[in-house]
Amino acid sequence: MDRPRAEHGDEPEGMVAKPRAGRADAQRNMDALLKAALEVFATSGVDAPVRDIAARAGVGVGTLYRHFPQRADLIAAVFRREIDACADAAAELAAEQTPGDALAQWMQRYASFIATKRGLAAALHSGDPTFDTLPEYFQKRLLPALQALLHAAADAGEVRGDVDPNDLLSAVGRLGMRAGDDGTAQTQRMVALLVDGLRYGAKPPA
Amino acid sequence: MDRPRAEHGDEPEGMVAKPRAGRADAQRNMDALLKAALEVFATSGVDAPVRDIAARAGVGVGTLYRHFPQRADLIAAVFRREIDACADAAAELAAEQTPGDALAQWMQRYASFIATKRGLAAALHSGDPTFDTLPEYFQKRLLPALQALLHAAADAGEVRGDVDPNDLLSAVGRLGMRAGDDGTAQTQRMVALLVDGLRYGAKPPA
DNA sequence: AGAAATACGGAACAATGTTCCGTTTAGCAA
DNA sequence: TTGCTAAACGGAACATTGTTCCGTATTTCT
Repeated sequence: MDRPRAEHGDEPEGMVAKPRAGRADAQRNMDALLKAALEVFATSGVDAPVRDIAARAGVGVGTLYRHFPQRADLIAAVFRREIDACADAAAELAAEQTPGDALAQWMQRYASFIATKRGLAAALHSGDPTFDTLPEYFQKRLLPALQALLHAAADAGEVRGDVDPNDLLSAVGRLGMRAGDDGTAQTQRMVALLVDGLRYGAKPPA
Repeated sequence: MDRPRAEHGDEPEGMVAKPRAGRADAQRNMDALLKAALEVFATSGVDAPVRDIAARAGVGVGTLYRHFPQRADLIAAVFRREIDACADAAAELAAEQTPGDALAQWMQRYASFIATKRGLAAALHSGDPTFDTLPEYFQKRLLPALQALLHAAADAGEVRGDVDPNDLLSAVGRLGMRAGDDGTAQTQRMVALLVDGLRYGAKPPA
């Protein structure tokens, strides 16, 4: 992986100070590309031609490839941004709801988040090595969030405690991948079924 | 469009209904293509170049396109064959197991069947209209099978009766789509969790 | 066997990801 | 401000892969 991105945050002061921070227009174009990509992906899915994204951002394809050496890098960057947003939502829910409700609601939210990402499934299963780090990122950001919710709910006795958070995260993510037309409603029902699976045996009948 | 249509489903036998072909070599090549495609897909996934499949079958790309006007048609044809096999397995299980076990085992079997289909998820989510008929076919062949199993299990009181077979079929299919390395084991656990969801509330503990 | 229809093979075409390189521009210094 | 240099830019050119076209070969029928 020859990622020429600034790996070092250290700036030796005394010597020749070179503008390693990057140029202003470069930063501007990078933001424009991410924004354009998000819009185009939402409209046409992640299979949208690179040229379309570059055009929408008002730059040439060369510029796009300067910032994202591979088409897949751009896709991954866009998704990472959104994953962060979803992870942050967990803490909010936990503060507002009972443990069980927070868990159930976050699972629904995560599933619906996935559902809006047309082509995410295809990307993940494409076999492209660039996407190999995406599930990892999903896990890194979302697993702690889910783990906290799950643990809290288990402690409250609302769900059982023998479920691996990894499994649950994967399961919800897959259920969220939309298929047909009534995708949303069906996804909700399927996730609800999974939640019932969590509740099964939580409180052993006396 | 000289595709010898054999629309009749009046073939109660398990073997693939062989379309009455005009010419012998055409039939031979068609079989060779399906066989080659199955092998190549298993090796390289459904993204394998068309030329590779044609080469392995020992024919030119023109021949391939004569039989399958679109690349997607070939993929769909290959999958249809396998779906049939999976559907047939339901009846077998029902004859050998208790209703609840038959249901649980078939769900596991279906999930693992999906897991072996590298790129199936990508194909289904590609947005290609040709694949739009695939979920339909999944449903047409597999839904009756699952419905019978589910109904029997519900009647036996082993699972609850308020679950839509469509939802369940979708859910298992998605859980089966492998992601990581330990895919198989994880999938089994996730499906098991779903089964517990089915059991939840089936027999209210006295 | 001869004719006609069918099927075949692969070159040519089109769409799209990626690279290359001459041109432009931001940031710095005198 | 003006000039310089490295960074960034744009888009044409290239590579890969799906698809079409058509001249040629093969099968089937009479």
